[in-house]
Amino acid sequence: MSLRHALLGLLANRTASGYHLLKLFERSLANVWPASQSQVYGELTRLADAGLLEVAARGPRGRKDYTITETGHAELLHWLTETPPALSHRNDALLRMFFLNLLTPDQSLALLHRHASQAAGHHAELRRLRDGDDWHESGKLTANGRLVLEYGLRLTAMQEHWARWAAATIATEAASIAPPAAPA
Amino acid sequence: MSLRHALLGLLANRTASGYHLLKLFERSLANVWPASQSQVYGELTRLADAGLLEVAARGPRGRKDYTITETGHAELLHWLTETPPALSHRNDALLRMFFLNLLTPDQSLALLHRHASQAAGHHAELRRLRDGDDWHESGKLTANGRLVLEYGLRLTAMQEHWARWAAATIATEAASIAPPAAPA
DNA sequence: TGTTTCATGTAAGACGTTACATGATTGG
DNA sequence: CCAATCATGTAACGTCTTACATGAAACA
Repeated sequence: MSLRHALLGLLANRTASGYHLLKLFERSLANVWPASQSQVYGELTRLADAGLLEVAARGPRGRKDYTITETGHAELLHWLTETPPALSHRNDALLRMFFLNLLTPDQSLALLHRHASQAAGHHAELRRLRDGDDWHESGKLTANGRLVLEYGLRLTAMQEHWARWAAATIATEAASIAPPAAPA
Repeated sequence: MSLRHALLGLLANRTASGYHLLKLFERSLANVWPASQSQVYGELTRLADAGLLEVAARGPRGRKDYTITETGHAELLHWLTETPPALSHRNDALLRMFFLNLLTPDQSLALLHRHASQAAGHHAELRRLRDGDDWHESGKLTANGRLVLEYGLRLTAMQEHWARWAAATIATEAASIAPPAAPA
């Protein structure tokens, strides 16, 4: 149930409409906790019904500006400090690695190289984000964002290195079993 | 829809019952693609209905031994080689980091230290697994398992280092704003 | 004989994705 | 006036978790 807490967290820093929150999800939370439009609107309604949020104002196009209530803030802090983070690590790319034995060495190497370059691409993207201009939010949230960004940089670097290492490992194994046409 | 492919992959390497597959999930896939009992049995029925699996034999307690069909094998290879891995990276622990500004520096540091030691614990567990005895499966799958295990080792090491770095960063920032009682 | 392990199935509900549907406001 | 953006809501469907339910075989 972390979506609720993501919403509470964003609203603890600023008042916002569902639409605004949606944009925040796309911009800053996309890589950590993505959420779709229907999910955000639905959850906001539920949070308001539960008294964790309130509609503080109404704007132009039926816009609702939500603010966090005291109850909501208490729930948020409880989540942050008292509950252990659930580690749900479903990893599609890694799952495939379990079944590399079903492929030829060539196919395995292709898979790993693709994985490495995807990680490298993602890494470059994050670096652009870090060095880019989009850092005009209010100070403290940006500091946190920087921490998370650094995590992303380290993760993608690790992934690329690992994929290259795994490819080298497989290449060596394959060579020792089926040596090339013209060995030394 | 990766659960289907996880099951197909396991059954491409060996024939197994739902119960056996469940044990394989607990042992080897737990950290990459966890699946519950009801999920496994349900998906097996669906896969058999779709013609990707067959019940090759029946055992003692109503046991069904599944084997992969040619169609299933084709689907598995297609997934492995043709479809791009979906990167769904919902990360509860990291989500919390976005909201550290809502906590006192002390609370933030506590959170990060907990995160670091959890990562360290997980790392140690994986190392025990690597150096332990449980490697008596048929050769090739173990080779893949080793690759994945190495990924886990690198990931958990990265997580620990990152958490320590983040804690140091926050501690420095906090000190520069509110210096200790007895400064130099 | 009784407990553990093997073995499968179903049902309710939470969570997530995709698509459909509608309309107001702004800006060119 | 037309397009893009702002703004919200709902419906269908798929996936995942938790819990309930049942019984056979092994083993001590």
